[in-house]
Amino acid sequence: MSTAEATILLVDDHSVVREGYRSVLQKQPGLRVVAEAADGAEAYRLYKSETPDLVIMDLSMPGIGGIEAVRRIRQWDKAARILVFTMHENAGFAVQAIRAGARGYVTKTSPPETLVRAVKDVLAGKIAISPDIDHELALSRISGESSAADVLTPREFEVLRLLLAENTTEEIAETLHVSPKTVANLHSLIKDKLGVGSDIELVRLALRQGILTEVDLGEA
Amino acid sequence: MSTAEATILLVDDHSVVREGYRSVLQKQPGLRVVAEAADGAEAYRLYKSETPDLVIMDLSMPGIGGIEAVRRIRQWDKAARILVFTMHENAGFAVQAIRAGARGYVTKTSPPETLVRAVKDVLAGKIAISPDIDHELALSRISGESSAADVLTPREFEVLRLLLAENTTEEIAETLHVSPKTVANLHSLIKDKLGVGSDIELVRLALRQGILTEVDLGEA
DNA sequence: TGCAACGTCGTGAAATTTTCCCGGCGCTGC
DNA sequence: GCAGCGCCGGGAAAATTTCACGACGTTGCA
Repeated sequence: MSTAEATILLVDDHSVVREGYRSVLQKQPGLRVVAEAADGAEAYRLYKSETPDLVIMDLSMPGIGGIEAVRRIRQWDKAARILVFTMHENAGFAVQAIRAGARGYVTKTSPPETLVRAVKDVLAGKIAISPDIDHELALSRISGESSAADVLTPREFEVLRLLLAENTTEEIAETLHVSPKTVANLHSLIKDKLGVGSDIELVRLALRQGILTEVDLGEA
Repeated sequence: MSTAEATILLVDDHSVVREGYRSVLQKQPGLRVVAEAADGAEAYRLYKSETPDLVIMDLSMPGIGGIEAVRRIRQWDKAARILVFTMHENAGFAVQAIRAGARGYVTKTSPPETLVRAVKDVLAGKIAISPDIDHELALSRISGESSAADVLTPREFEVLRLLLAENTTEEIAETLHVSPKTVANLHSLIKDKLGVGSDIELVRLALRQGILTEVDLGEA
């Protein structure tokens, strides 16, 4: 931030979407996209080599997801500024992302101005949340319903996400670089915290809460 | 197609994503984006007023989805050329889209060149499918996902339904007047027959095949 | 008619997973 | 400093899943 231009790292697994970010951001003076990543691991690597002023990060990506990538980057650089930009209009995801260390959460349905506004806010040190998510959060606060995102720690939420994505315990263990035993323990703990007795109930609860969307069922 | 430039209608509910399409397509001579829509209904209206040479359409959108929009447009103009461009890397969606009248199906993970290639192919009258979906289709053709209703015996199917309804093994055993052991055996056999390794996969497969509908999720 | 194939039900035992309890580590807040 | 919590995993008991096997009735067909 000491230079005239703020450097930005884009993270999204859809190249045409990255093209969209680029196009919008390039119209803004003082912003420069210096790197792009297509998954969380690459994002982490590039962050370390480029140390950009800002990361714009999608959440649903192959391998380690966006939440985990946020966590890792923030672990490496506690001052990292990360703006999550995603299709999920779900308060739970927003809560998780912010808890993991993101400084902003904007949905892809937002107009370009909202993204630009959020980018500037985060660069200025503020926390940026798009209006629709603000509203979602307000609603969930009113209804007082405790969601998965509420009771689960970021790590637990990440494991839940991977479980729902049809990964085996071993695959998740490898993805997260922990022992399968830890994943099994977390799996059990998650079910306990959410008050479900079986994986079937777990999936249904996730569907109800929008953690797993039914259109997401494809990727086998 | 009689003019020098081919006119294009973009349909996607994420404005920044539309910006991405635009950016990629503008680099191609002979293509011109003449309109944008953010949902299926708007796409239908705009198609009728603009009658573009090509529609590039997302699938997951608010209101009437992409498939339905394809159907309506094709109903109004049987010669309409529609290229589906979506995040869903799922053979089922592709089949649905093509059956509805789309002339192409490209995933958003594809590089820009693939999109451009597909646009030109569809404009030239060909059917364009991105390689990853080709592969998915081939796989489903080779070791096609067994349809539950097909390979399961009536008893097995009944147990599956009860399992999906969040019953415990003991409850099902009592309902069916058999030993819990039998239910457990059937549960295992069902997973084996359907080729899934976990209950999570089982639920997802059931959702894909419509055995469990999400309206069923309401009860708490 | 006989008998092969299959669906249904169940047992027992092995293999695996789930669950619970434990300790250690590092960070945060008071 | 110390309590609390998130995170990581070992150990062992408990539960489940899976496999092998057999019994019984029905169906279909040669």
